Amino acid sequence: MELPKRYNANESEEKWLKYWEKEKVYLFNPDSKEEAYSIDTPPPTVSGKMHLGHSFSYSQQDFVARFQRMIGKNVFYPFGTDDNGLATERMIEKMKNVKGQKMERKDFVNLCLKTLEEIRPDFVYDWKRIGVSADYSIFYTTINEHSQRISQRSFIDLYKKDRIYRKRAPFVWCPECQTAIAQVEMKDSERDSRLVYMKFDTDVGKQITIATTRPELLPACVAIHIHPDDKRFNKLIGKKAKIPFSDREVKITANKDVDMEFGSGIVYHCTYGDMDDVKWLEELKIEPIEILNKDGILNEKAGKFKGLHVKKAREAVIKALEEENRIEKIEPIHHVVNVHERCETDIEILNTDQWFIKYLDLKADFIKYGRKIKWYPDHMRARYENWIEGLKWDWNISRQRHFGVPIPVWYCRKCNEIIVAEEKQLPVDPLADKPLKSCKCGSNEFIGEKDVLDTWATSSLTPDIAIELFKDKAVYKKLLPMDLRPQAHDIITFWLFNTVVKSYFHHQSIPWKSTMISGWALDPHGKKMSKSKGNVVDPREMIKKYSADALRFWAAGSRLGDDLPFQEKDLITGTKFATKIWNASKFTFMHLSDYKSEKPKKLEIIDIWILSKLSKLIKESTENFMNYEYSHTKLEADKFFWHMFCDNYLEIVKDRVYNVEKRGKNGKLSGQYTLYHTLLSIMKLMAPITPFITEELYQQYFKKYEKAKSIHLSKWPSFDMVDEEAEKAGEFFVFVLQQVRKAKSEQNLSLKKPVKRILAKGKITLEQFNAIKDDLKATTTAEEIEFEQLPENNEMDYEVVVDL
RNA sequence: GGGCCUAUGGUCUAGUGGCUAGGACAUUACCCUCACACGGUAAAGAUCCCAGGUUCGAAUCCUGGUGGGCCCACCA
Repeated sequence: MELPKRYNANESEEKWLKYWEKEKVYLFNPDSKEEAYSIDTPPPTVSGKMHLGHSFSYSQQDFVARFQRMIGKNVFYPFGTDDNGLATERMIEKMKNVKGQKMERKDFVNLCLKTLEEIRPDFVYDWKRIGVSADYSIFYTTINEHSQRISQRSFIDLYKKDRIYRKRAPFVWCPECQTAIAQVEMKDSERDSRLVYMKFDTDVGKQITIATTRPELLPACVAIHIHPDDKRFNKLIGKKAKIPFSDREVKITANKDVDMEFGSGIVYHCTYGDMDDVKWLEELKIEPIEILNKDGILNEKAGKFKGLHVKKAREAVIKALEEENRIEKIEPIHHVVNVHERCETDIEILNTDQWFIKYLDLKADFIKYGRKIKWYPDHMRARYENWIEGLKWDWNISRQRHFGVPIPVWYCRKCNEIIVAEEKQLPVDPLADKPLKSCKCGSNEFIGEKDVLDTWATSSLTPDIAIELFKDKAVYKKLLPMDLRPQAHDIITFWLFNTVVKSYFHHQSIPWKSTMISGWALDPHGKKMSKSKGNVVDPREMIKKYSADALRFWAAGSRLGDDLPFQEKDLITGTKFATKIWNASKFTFMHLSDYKSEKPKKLEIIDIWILSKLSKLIKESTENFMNYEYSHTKLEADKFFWHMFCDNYLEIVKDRVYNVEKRGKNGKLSGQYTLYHTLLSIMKLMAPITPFITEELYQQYFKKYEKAKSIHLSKWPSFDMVDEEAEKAGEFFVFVLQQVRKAKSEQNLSLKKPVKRILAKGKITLEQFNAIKDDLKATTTAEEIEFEQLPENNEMDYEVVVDL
């Protein structure tokens, strides 16, 4: 058989994608007797297309999935899409040019669901295209009925366990999206702003100056803080200050949190400028003065500034202060403010009704659970613990949005009692459905809860969501805890942590035995890729240009957990690998055309040499893969293939396979046996990394002899033929060969040019030398080779003289 | 400010106590050698971030510093 001259990656990759799908190569078998290996696949968010970071970390988890499959595990590798929440709402609003707030919830939700159906196949295809070997028939979306049912059931369970409560509390609020957001949904944004020095009157007559970037919160001022050690002002502690444009007086209090260096050294305490203000209110038991509405407009408590939006109010307050001569100065300031990451709007802190999961009392347990999980790499656990130790707030799970899993409760119209949905009626939409029973007070009139659940409240249940698709099967009970959670390091603090929390409450168990944490793909200068910086790379273009294998080959180049700067030229390495293995296979298959899988009576020593090296490589690669160190496997297998196999072994074996009449049948057969097993083993070692080219070559030749219908269902290689003596002979061989090549290169001669005479000295026996002599003569194109055995105590291992 | 990680030829990296510090990309020279010129052979290129320390011996371990990354906190 002969391979085409060139490998067409695009054509080939598309072909095998179809084949894998048609042949159900990655199908999980729930009835299998084999040990299962379950993966809690991260569901990517449909609101954004696959970016390079995705292809990086999903490739890395796929290496592991493919390896586990090849060592015989029944791999449970589901695929889901995360498509509820604010991000999706914004995408749909943009796509369809609508405003969710202005529509009936039902209509907007239906529009979202319908649109998602349209875009989902294309979206998922990107993951298939990079070769993610998930079983796409084990599919969920975080908004489908199945997920909603599980998410609402989780809510009910926690409610019954007294872990959920509803409370009016100050919380981070986005006035643009008009919803509470979590701390993790905020990001920093740099702003040029003004630091306004305002003069307040005090009851001791003299004025004090307060510096602020938020003068518009003046009507919400509830106290003035001074550091007790601040000699300039501490005499004023206990006195009162008058709020301009009002009759109110506030206390001047001592507060050690005040930074004496900042501004004037005096802080005005508002409702609520930041989380410190919230803390101080609680500590000092001061009543808040809430001047902001949910849309960021000042209300009647703001007095004459009522009806203005914060930005306008800021100008108005400054102007009014100027008119009363209350501005000492205004300094430009460049500072960092918190904005909502989705819309870049400055966040506010508002007092609203929210649902919380109470868990601050369980920090120690969560840390304990974290230590039961095996972390790869281990140091990532520190981030998890660091986060837990710093937790200050319970988990706010309610969002004032439309498109999410509804919070399954109603309020009795008469007695205000909270009625929670029953499990058998899930999923439920309290705005459309009714409770199954009447209220204790006898009333049958209810108000449905409008809020929906935070998207993390659902995605923290991915193990349950995936596994419950097999609820009726015997395997169901064996899948928890799952074997692996693969994900990137940026979401340890929420997705990973939240999943542990849910598993703790619902199963009293860790969700998975291990977690592998991927790093990030960075831009060529080691910076984070982001749309705003304009340094994002589209993986689809890279695949088109270089192939998915090349992208994966690159992704395998970083150690697990390490970030990797992306340089387009690095993808060339992967395409070169494909070309090389294509050509090496072409040669090998050509010489295996008359090979019938028989084993020779006696293997040539050089063949034993490479098979011994191969045995060691396989052993190491297996161990590395067991520890999720795929990058070592890739590195070592690639090096072995290129340098050991191609540069040296193929050159050595040529004489025997080309010239049977001269070298004898056994010599050829020994070579064929070695070629077959070495190349097949290399293919298999690389199959998890570059699944397409290895499948192509497996199908072209090896499939005829190996039983598996795909290389990805074939057995992981095993070879146990370590022979140190043969390795010594092989190393001697390679050294002589290198010396001859060097000599020719220095004389600018072709490698084909015959060599008159070689004198080779080494620490091998004459018998060993004689066993490699014919191969050595042919490979070096020497007319004559003399050998001299060096004593063991000789300083040099080898000495070679080449006469050209 | 706190936590974690990281620093190796121009670039990306391998290497956790002893090797002439390995490889890839890029560079230079030569070679159309019967799998491959999308190739081969060879060459050049690294005071292993800096300063101390431990050790017979440090790229590797410890301390401090500097640079980079991520997460968290702060940002009146």
